[in-house]
Amino acid sequence: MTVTLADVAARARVSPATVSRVLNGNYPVAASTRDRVLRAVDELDYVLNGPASSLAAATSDLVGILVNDIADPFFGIMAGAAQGEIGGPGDGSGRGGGEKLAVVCNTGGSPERELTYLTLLQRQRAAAVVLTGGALEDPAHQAAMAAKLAKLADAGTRIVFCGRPPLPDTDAVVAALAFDNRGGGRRLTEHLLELGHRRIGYVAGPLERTTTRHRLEGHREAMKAAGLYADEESLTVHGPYDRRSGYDATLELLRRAPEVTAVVAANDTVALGAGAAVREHGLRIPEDVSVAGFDDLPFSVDAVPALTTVRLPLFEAGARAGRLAMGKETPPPGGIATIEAELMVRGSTAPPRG
Amino acid sequence: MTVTLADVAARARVSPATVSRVLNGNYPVAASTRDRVLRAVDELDYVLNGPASSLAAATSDLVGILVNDIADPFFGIMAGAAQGEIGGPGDGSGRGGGEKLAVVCNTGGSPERELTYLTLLQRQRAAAVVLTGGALEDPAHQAAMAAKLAKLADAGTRIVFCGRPPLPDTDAVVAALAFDNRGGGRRLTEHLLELGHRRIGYVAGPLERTTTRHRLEGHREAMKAAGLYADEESLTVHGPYDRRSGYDATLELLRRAPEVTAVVAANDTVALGAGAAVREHGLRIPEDVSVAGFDDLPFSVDAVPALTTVRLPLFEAGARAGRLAMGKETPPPGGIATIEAELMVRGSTAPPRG
DNA sequence: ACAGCCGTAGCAAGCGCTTTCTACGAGGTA
DNA sequence: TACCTCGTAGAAAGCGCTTGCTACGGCTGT
Repeated sequence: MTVTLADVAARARVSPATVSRVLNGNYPVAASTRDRVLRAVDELDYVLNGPASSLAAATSDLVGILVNDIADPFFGIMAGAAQGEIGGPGDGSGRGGGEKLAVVCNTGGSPERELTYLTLLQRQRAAAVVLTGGALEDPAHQAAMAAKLAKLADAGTRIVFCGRPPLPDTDAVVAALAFDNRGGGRRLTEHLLELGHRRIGYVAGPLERTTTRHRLEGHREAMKAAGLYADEESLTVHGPYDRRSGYDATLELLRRAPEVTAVVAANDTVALGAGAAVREHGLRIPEDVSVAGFDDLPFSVDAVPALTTVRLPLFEAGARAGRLAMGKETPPPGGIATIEAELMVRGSTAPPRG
Repeated sequence: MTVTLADVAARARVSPATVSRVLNGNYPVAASTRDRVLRAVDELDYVLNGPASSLAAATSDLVGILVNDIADPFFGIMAGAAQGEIGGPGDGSGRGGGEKLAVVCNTGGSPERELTYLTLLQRQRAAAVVLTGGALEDPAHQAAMAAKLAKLADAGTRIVFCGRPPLPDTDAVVAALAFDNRGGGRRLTEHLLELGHRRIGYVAGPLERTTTRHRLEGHREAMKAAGLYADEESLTVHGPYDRRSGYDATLELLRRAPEVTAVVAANDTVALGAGAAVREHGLRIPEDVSVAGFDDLPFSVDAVPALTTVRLPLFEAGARAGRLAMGKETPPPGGIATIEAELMVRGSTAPPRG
């Protein structure tokens, strides 16, 4: 049937132990012996039995990357960057060193699925887990997550957050890279205020998500600082982080408050839908209404007009998370790093009419 | 340390064998016994040891989904849909039935990484593998892939292609869902020809990819049918499937052949870059130059003007691939199904000037 | 020249689960 | 009443690998 370690050992005329040591390279083996083993491996086309290996060694080379929405480039970029750092030495090398299996798991934003995936990864004795994107703020879920992560960490799994605020009271997490969503949101709204806008609509993300809350808080901080704290509620509409939601919410917003001169969207994808709604309403961007997004996804610069947004270094953050997960980089002091967000002013924002 | 099956067995006052059978639900166990076991599992917070289980059972619940570029929604949508069908029953259910670990692996379009991932999945004795997107046409790589897939299939792994043409001489693949890229490409160009365009630039994808070739062949079929077979080469520029490449290639194209009245892009992302280049060149879309894409990604309808493109049912195809991988759906006759592409005419194409 | 080392390789005991085969009591049947 | 069958549970043999420990030459040091 399938080729086993013993078969390779027989062919190379050594013991199984020696073959194992050659393959793992964690024990001195004479060069001539090594060659003989390697040749046998090639000739027999041997592939290590992962489960057996993981069982005996009590560790596996699986690394899980959890994302909220795999169809969203926001997550795809981070996941791809992380995977690049984890999946073996560069490319091609093949046999040899730290060939980890970096895999991404799509929770679809569902807390149950998030926990399910963590359990599944725990089953597999994953070497590390990277959690990307904002967290749900439901206390029950947070407690369940903390417990699950503690158990994972206990079993030796390295846990890294990427674009997610640190969990309180947990040292299970090796490192947390948090985006400065609040600061970015504040600067974006400040930019709009400087242009002269006073009535600013906000198409927010789903409730109970840290990302949503932080961006919104940044916006309100800026508004408050400008003495514009009234009407906050009526100019905010919540919805999922997708194009459709941006469209619907903006239509609703324009109906409810026709006097708005600017619309800030929860992210670039939402901003795209918002822009469509604005135009469909017979208004021009940015002459009649300014539109702004968040994230600076690749398509945002090609929107017409180009989207003013807040740039998040997604690739860099993902890569760093990958390195942290692999233990290739020392964690930031306190295990927490804040990643700056940069305002990108482009054509979709301009001073209001009049 | 960690809780084992034996611990649960002791607590439930049964043998390990019984606990295993309760957990797998593949053997009659008295209801009262089952309850006792389940309670013990809960109380001890037991999590099955995946490697041990896979080793003993000679199968695992890992399902791999290979994608060329995880940051591209084209793949994200398919992968997400497939993962949705594979990752357990709906959501939440938790304990019990077919909880598979559906994971996506990002090859970045590199043939080496593609093979590496397959080896890694083979190591893990994956239950199934879904390969998405076009294949590389390099004969050496194709042979290597065929050999690897045969070995995987031999070991009991179900293999499904999604958006990839079937491999010749291989029955390792359970089912191949191929997009009708050629037909879609042909209809798109026919649409342009009907509008009156005669000089049509083509910003193609990377060479040696089936997707690239098929779309281009469809385009040329249409051109040829209209008696426009000259200049094919000079009006075609190749590049990667990304925004930047579309931008650069289009600039090059406009320089080389200023008389073109339409630009067809390899896909929507490339079309976005192409559109930017056209505008930067001082030309209007669609008045001066028509622009068209392929795939109909979510953002395409929000482009300004809305992008004429070819719709591929990515979500449906991904979901179907997931079901086929799980054996929840019977493969199409011959293991091959062609998935239709639908022309979506929108604002970015119009008759040429004059 | 002999003890002690170092460099290599083998032995064998698991790792935690699955599964075949066996065991045993309770009903059903003759 | 004796025999079978059915339903349920346990015993135990691995699954293929890793690794602590032991073994065995050839060198070095005195």
